[in-house]
Amino acid sequence: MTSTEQSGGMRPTKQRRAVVEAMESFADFRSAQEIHELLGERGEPVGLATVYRTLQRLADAGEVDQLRTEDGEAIYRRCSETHHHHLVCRECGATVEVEGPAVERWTRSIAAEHGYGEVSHTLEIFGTCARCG
Amino acid sequence: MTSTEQSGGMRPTKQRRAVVEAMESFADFRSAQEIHELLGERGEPVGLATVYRTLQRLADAGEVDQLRTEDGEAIYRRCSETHHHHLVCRECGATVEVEGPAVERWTRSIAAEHGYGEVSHTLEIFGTCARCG
DNA sequence: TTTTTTGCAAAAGCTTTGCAAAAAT
DNA sequence: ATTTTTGCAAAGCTTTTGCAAAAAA
Repeated sequence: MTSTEQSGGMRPTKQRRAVVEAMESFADFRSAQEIHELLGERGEPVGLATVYRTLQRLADAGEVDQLRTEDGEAIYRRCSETHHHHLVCRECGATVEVEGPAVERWTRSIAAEHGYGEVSHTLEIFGTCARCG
Repeated sequence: MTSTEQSGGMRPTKQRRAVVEAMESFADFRSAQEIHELLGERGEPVGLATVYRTLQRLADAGEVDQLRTEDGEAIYRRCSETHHHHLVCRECGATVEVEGPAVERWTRSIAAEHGYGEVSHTLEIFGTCARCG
């Protein structure tokens, strides 16, 4: 199992490989448009619509994390192996991954308490990092 | 201090009052367009642009909570007094407010651990409520 | 050959902005 | 008289979609 492997019914096209490889070339969150631009600079241009379609499928397949910025733009990042949350610097965007087993447990019990099932959650922490603060 | 009071340099216009009052007529999150429509039905039509501008200012002033749906749409709700989180039904949108002092403490300590200051966070829990599940 | 994917351009949807008229100070 | 706010229509943006050509199975 290589890291560029894809799941399900996706045909391994040049474009899809390019997007997946691009996703592995950075560790923070990028917008679809930024990724599209990056691909162009790399000399592997992929149509913007294709970038959107590919990222959406990768997100559905759980192969990339998808977030929304405060102004509603979708941003994507390759997944790490375990479920975790993000500590993001408001100024420079520096991201730290944090795990929170306690939070996982808490959300599940709160949900159960109110009769909710199939629980998922999103938790993002914002702050000013040491360099920017 | 009445509940329709406004802060800072906002002039108390008919439209602004209408938006603030509309916000107090429901307890869940609504989009700007829904609020605009609601105002029309109430017989107090307010221009869509004005609704957007007003909601933005109220959000900046901390008088309403602003969230993003999964597809990037901004939704608004009047603030309750205390900081809390939301347990939202994926199917019908039913919302329960939950408090989590433990979470507050945890996020602050995680952030401090990484040298981040001025911490804020967002936590939303999604699930299927008893009626929909 | 049949099915999926691409790329382009057009459309969609939410949100913002320019500007002159109206309202508040 | 000044300054802010409104409403409309016109952009602006990100994202989605239709469709014919290209690629994969």
